[in-house]
Amino acid sequence: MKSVNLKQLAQELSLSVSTVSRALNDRYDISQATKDRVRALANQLDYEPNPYASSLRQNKSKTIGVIIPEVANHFFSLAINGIEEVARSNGYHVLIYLTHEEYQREVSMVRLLASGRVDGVLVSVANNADSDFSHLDLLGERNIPVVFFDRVCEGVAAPKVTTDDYDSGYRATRHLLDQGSRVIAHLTIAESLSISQRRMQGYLAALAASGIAFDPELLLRSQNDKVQDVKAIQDLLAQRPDIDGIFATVESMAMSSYEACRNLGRDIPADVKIISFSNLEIAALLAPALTTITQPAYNIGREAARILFQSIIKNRPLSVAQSQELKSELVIRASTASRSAPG
Amino acid sequence: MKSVNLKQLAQELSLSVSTVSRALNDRYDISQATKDRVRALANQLDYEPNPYASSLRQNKSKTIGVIIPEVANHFFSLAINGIEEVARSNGYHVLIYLTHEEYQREVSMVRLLASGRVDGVLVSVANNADSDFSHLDLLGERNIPVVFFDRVCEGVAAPKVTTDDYDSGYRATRHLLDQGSRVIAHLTIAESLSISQRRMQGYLAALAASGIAFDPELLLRSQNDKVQDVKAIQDLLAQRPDIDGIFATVESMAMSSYEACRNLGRDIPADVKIISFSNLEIAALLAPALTTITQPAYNIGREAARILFQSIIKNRPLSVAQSQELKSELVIRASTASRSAPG
DNA sequence: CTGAAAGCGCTAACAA
DNA sequence: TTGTTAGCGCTTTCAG
Repeated sequence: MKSVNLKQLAQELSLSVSTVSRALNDRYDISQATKDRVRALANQLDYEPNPYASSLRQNKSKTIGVIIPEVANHFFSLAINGIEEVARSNGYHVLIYLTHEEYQREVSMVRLLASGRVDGVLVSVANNADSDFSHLDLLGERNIPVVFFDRVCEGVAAPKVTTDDYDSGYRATRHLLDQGSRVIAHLTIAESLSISQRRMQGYLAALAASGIAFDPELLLRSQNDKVQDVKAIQDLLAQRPDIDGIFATVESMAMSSYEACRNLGRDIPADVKIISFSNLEIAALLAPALTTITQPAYNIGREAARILFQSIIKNRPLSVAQSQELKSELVIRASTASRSAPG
Repeated sequence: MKSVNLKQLAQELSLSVSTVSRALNDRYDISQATKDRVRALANQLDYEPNPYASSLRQNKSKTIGVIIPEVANHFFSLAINGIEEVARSNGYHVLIYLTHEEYQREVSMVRLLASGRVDGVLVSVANNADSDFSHLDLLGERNIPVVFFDRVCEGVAAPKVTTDDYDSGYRATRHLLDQGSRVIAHLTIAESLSISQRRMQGYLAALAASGIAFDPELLLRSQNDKVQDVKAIQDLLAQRPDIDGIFATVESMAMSSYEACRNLGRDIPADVKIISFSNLEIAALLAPALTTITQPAYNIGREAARILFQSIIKNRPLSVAQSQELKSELVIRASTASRSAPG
């Protein structure tokens, strides 16, 4: 059974197509009686308007696109929750695209979305982007509003929803120092990402404030591969047995650090204290419980979507000035305990 | 700058719209010279075809819909990974809908998709569905192929991708018994879900095989709320201090059990052994490491999507016979250790 | 090999 | 208050 269309409804009711259309859209110029008749039949026949016909006609899709590196990561899945919630309450649909941190995929996904398929785009960029973000300009040229969240692109003139990454980096490092760490490794993803840079600047500032010189040997970048990361961290810890603190700017590196420490027989927190950016709900159930900088992931998604919809609904261009910075939370647990480990 | 359309390309090239269309679609009846000319200009102007115009004309959307309870759950996010991968490689787009376990949302989402917005749907049903799945029949009536995964609906004639839930339930319970548990609580989500039923039947069969009578007091259903679940589990453990094993059919209940045990000062595994269905990567890093039944979540998503695309691409109806059952893996860790806890 | 023309289902002027 | 008509951008007969 093919689905019903307006023409069939019109025929059945001996009305014109446009009357039926307007009745269903609850326009003021249609009598209540007609509206009732039309809606009754539409319900009875399970009429659903063809969304592509309306999109074509009205030149809007009631759809937004979300481009993220991956979904199997608590930060992004919480953010999607927030995004989906806002989209749904606005009657919008959500197309999802996963770059798997591959720049080329990001480029082609953006191109796909520049076709009018979506009315707006939310992006958190891939970590090995070439720092060439010209693909994102295409959306601007086509007047498709874009909002960045978390992994933003400084070079593009669009609102950005981020967290207080510099402060968080500072506080995380400060916390390790307060707990007695002196040689603190910094584990990160692509240094090209502005959030990585800010977290690192916070780290550097906290070190400087304590009169500790920065040692570039203590820097380690994720390879986007669990096994390699564990190996790299082990190598680092073996080469530099004086390391007594680890600041991971991404959750996966903290988990890899746990494994590396276990493999090497290093005790957390006695030998090495660990703090990490993380949205793991069960950080408290780890052995030992992980001290985290927790980003308000759900709210980040929600705010980014809200800003986007302000533009979509009021048809107003977005400006960088609408950017928001939310606060992350430092949650202290056993992995950074100074003496005996509680919890 | 508005985006370019076929007409503008045609004008610029002094060709007809249809020629340009056919050139871009690489049809055999267009000369290579023309194709080259057309493609050069299209590239230069960043031409992207309006997807809604093609969808309307061809009556296909190059889009699939995915309806799941939530995304902040490792099982579902891995499944989405698999789905997205298959969709992308087929040139398809993925619309995502989260029910948050609410039946009414599921109903309205299915209705939305019955409009021709998608060429196929993948569903994992909400846990508090009324066992009334008539909303899903609408898709069948509209000839929109559906494949269920994991949380399937037995009543609907569509392929289903599941795991060996009965066996897994049996093995999980058997494992607890082997490790010395005798009074095993069974924590689950909605009993109306067929996967819950199968897991439970496995549990019952394993008990029976050991000559242990089933005690309905040991059954606990999740309230979809962390705080309430922890409370309920604590109450259960307090009321039945003889409980020495917990079989959680969902990850969240295992995490709640960890908290409940910690709150009550019960040692895992000395006092209570815990096993759970779970896709947590870091199960091994918990305190104690969690013994799991791990479902091949990525493959479930991939297989479900593959089956769906078989139907979409060949335009062939799906049959229940295309259902697949994949195997889950029992990963033994410290939470079910019989004496002193390793790892 | 290319062009003209119809039409997918819907909405929005404009008429009546 | 309702009907007529044109057209969104594309694909696809059918002619040439």
